[in-house]
Parts: sequence; C-alpha cells; structure tokens
Amino acid sequence: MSAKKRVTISDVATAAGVSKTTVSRYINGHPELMGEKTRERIRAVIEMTNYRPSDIASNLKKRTTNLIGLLIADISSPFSSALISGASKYLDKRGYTLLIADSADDLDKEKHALSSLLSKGVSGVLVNTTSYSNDFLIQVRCDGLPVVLCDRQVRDYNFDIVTTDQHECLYYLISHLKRQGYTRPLFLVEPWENNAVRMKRREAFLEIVHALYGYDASEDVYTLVPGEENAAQALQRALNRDSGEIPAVIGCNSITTVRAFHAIRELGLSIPGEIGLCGPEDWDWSSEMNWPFIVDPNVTTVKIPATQIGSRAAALLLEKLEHPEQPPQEVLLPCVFHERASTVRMR
Amino acid sequence: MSAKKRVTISDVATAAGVSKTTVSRYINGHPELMGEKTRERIRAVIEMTNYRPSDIASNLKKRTTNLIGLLIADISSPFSSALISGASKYLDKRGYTLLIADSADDLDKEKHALSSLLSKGVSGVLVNTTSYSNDFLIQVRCDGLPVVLCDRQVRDYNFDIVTTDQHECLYYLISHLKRQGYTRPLFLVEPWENNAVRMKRREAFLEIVHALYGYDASEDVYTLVPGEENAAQALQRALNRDSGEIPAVIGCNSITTVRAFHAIRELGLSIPGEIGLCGPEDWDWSSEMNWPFIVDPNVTTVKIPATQIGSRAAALLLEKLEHPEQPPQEVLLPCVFHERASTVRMR
DNA sequence: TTGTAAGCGTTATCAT
DNA sequence: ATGATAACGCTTACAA
Repeated sequence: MSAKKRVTISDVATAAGVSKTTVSRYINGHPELMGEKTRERIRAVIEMTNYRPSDIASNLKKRTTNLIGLLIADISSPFSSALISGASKYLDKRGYTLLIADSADDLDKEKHALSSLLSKGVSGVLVNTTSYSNDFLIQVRCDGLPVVLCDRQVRDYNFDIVTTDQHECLYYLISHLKRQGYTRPLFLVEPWENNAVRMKRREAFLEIVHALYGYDASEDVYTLVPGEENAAQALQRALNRDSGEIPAVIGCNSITTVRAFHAIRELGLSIPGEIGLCGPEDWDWSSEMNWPFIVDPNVTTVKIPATQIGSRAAALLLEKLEHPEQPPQEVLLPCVFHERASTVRMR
Repeated sequence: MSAKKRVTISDVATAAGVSKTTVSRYINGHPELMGEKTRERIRAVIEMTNYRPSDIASNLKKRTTNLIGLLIADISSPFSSALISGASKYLDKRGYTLLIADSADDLDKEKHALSSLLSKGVSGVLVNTTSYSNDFLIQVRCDGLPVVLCDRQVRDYNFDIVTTDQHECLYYLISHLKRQGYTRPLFLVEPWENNAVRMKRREAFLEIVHALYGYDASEDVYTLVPGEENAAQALQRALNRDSGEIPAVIGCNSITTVRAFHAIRELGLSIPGEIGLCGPEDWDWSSEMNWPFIVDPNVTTVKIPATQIGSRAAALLLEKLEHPEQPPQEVLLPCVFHERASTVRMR
C-alpha cells in the first residue's frame, strides 16, 4: 500500500508486446511511425498503468532539460512576485518549468543558489541580481550558460537584459510636475550605491531637473539611510530650506513614495495643494488593491511593467537558447504614466 | 567558444588518478573513507575543472529527488506570493528545491501541472488547489505521493493540511464589533460554493452572529456575483433595510474589504462613526505597504499568516517524507487580531 | 513498421 | 582504502 514501484517504459513495452523503442516513439510524438493497432495497444496500456515517462531519465539521455532557473534577489518583495508570475505564465505555456531560487538579498546566497541551479541542469537562467558587482555571474555566463538579467544590471559585462527606461520614467513625472506649476521637485531615495535601479533613477532625476528647470538639483536628493533620518525629518529639512517654493516629492520607488505620503500627512500638509506627490509604481496587481488607488488622494505614478519584464525576459531567454550566438540585447519596456489627484493643481 | 563539454565524474576520476567510486564518495560526504592525499588530489581537480555533479544522473540512480512541487491556484494573487516565499525559504535551507506551477484558477490546468510535476520526479507536493472537488488529486495521493494542502481544503479525502481557524478569525472580528456597539454585522463575499475558505468564513459568520447577537444573519450575507450587483449597490440595499441600526461591514477577504471601503466612500458614509469596516488580511508583507495601513482610517483586520502557512506546510511535507505512515494532520495556524481605527467607536 | 544495443553520469554492490 | 561493474529509465543510431 505504501511502496509503489514506478511503472517504466519497459513495463509498458512488455505489456504491449512491443519494444521500448516503439513506446518511446509513441511518447515523443511520432505515432505515425507505427501501425494502427500497435499505437492503440500502447495507448491502452499507458492509460491502464498510469504510466508517466521519467523526465529525469529522458533528460539524462538527451543531455538537456526544459528547466529554466529564476534567481530572485528578494522573494518577499512584491516586485518579485510579479516577475515570477510573468515568467511562469510565459514558460508554462511553452513547456518549460521554472526553478525558483531566492537569494535573500545576499550575494553569497545568490552564488550558492546559482550553483545549485546549474547542478540541476537548467538550460538557462533569468537573474534579478542582488549586486551590481557580480563576477560569479559573469564567469558562469562565460562558461556558456544563457543568462538574461531582469531589471537590475550588472557592471563590466554586456548581458542580455530586460528593463525599463528609467530616464523616460522620471521624465514623465518631472515634466508633469512642471506643467502643474510645482517649482521644486524633491527626490527621496534609499542608499543607492550598489543598486542599479536606484542609481539610474537618481541620475535621471538630476539630469531632467537640470534640463527642465535649469538648476542643479543635487541638494534636492534626500537619501534615507536607515537609522539616521526618516522621511518626515528629511521632508521638514527640505521645507525649511525652500520657503516660497511649491514642492513636490518624487519617491524613488513604491516604498519610498508611500513613506513620503505618510511623512506629508505627519507634517499636516495638504496634497496636492501645498505639496505634490508621485513616484514609480513598481509592481502591478489588480489595480484595485494597489496602493496608488487606496491612498487618498490617489497618487500619480509611472507604472513599471513588472509582470511584463518577467515574460519578456523569459521570451528573450528562449530566443537565446535557439540562437546562442546572437549579440546581447537590451530590451527597454515602456512604462506608462498615470496622472492622478496627488499632483493635479490646475487643469 | 560555445559548445562546452560538461565535466563528468569520470573526467575527475581520470585526472585525479582514482576511480569514479572514490570521487563519488568524496562528493557525497564520506571523505573519511579515503587517504589524506587522495582526498586532497580530488579536491584540487574538482576546483580546477569547475566540476559540478549532475543531479539528474544522481537522481536517476538514487531514484529520488529533492524537488518539491508547489501547485498554486493563482500565481498573480499576493496570497500566493506569500505562500511561495514561506515555502521557498524553509525548503532552501534544507536543501530542497521548489518547483512552482501555476494553475491559473483552472482545474484542468491544475491537473496538467500536477502531472508534469510528477514526471519531473517531485518527492512531494504542496497544493493550494483551485477546487474543493478534486478527484485527480485524491487519486495521485492514493498512488503514494505525499501531499500537503495549503489553506484550501478538498472534499471527500482526509489530506494533511495547513490552514487557519476561520471560526476563530471571524470570532475576533464579530465579538469586537459587538463590544464597539455595532448592532448589525454585514458580510460581503464573492461566490463561495466551490471555495473552501469563503465557504468556511461565511458559515462562521452565520454561526457567530447567531451566538453573539441571537438572530439569524442569512439576510446579511451579500454575495457579489460579478456582473450583477456591485459592492456599493449591495451596501445601499443593506442600509435601506436596516435603518436605525449601526452597521459594520466584514469583508470576506482582503479584496472584498477594500471594495467595501470604496463603496462606503462612494456612499459618503463616515468610518467608523456611521459604519464600521473590518476583514481578514490575507497576506503579509512589510506592513507599511499593506492596505490596512494605507487606507484612512486604518482598517481593523485579522491577519492570516500566509507566509507561515507556506513554511509550515513545507515542514509538514518533509515530515511526511520521513514518516509516510503517520496519520493525516490538520494544522491550524493562529491568526492575529489587529484593532485599528476603522471600528473603534468607543474606548 | 519495428527491434537491438549502446550509452547518458551517477551510485550501489561486492570485491580486493 | 579503493576499484570493477552493473544498474537507474530513457533515447538513438543502426539494423532488419
């Protein structure tokens, strides 16, 4: 009742009175290659015995798998769940299976997880890396493993990557703020030195403010180092300095933006009249559950297509599997601007 | 440059001048079984060649894998991401790997996905099923595969399952509402006939209102059938009927609760004065990003420990792997009541 | 149309 | 302390 022996291809062959080869042909989609009655007999036996071919044996023999690794920087983040969802749906449909590994925001664990994926025989990996500096990944890539980066870049090597245009993203936000008469965009960010996305958004902020407003905004970047200054304190500092301005806060990501919201409330300011608020919306569920809709007033955002990053990266990886010699691509997914009440002062 | 041949155990053996057996012993953690210098030579060769044992070959030979399947009803739901996160962290730590498959809320896809997991040789599966009626899963279980259900039950078979006590969950909510002087709890739910969680919560609502308030609350259950009546309409209907009462809405889950929030706003009622609002909080990230904290006023909830359900289910599955003959367990995880402003009328 | 036989990269059994 | 050898369940030339 407990220890069931596995039904193998030999069992099926014997029962059907044919050779393993024939059964193998049947399984692998060449039923034309055999007689009508043979085919029917095999079908019947498989159905009766509940036979399921072992992918393990088959993979060993074929020296290839339909396993795709997905290396996630931090699986508890909602961005990750969108990424997983997008990649999973795309790959499932094409007969591939996702092997997910979490790096828990730790480069060493990332290495270890990648190693383990390799042992499992993945045909390629999607990587949402923990670290901008990542020699191990480069080495593995050089050893021949197809790799596609998701959203986060790695320095010193030209990987295939799917990401969004952070410059465009910030441009939407800042040009909108300008049109709405805000005179002083502020940028709230967590430590960004080893995080490619934060880095790029910060840079884009500086460039675009300079281009549109004509001044150097270095002073308007507030870096929230945990344990030092919180969002409300940073904001207060900004307000003290900028009396006479009409400020608007741009959060670097969803979390920072929501923090900014609470900070503004704490200081008793009114949105959008006394201060504006907007930011990137880093993940996408059913919009009704998403914070920009729950907050009052609804928050202006630029939506980062996290799910689409997952599926597009998966698509790109499958391409690379077929044409390994293609040069690396950088796919920039468009983000979508959503104007909402938190930044609308005039119409 | 492209087609790298894989380094095998034979290569290592040859290079180190020993037999495959010895190398195998080295890999599998029996380095005591060989001489000092042999061990050192093998270590060196492995390091130089970058040798990685093939899990595929090893699994084939050992007739077992450290793969655990996770069958998810709907991967786009935040509850799922918490489940994945919990299970993944627990299993990673113990050397198991998660194989995630999405059923996209479709029983047929669930069957197909389960079949595929089986072919991949999973040692057991965690199942967050799409359907209360699920013969296929029962059959697979009977064939000897260890199965642990996550949160959602299946009828007609006594599976191991990890879930929360829905009765307790509703009891927290309703008894609190009563203490706060609300005279009429309302229950908002989506179609529940084939969903064990919704079913149980609805039943618990009826029982507990009966016990605490002493009347039959059947009329106070509002089922939101898509395309028929929306939350605001249902609420309006309730208010028309119950003039003179002090109503409080209980959402069946996070989504319904947030919908109720918007419906209440639409009708221009004030929370918690004119109407109360509370519900289960079905997933748990960093609380600062979670809707009960973003909504104004903050919403009273009972927190369902989704992440913990994932890790506990994983733990239970590993137990079953070791002791397959143990009788099925039902693990009820405690949920935690969080009183917040949306239901506090008096102190 | 069907079968034979040789592996795929490991580990297990039995020797030495 | 170490090795030879036979599987594990499948695919794939090559035959017939």
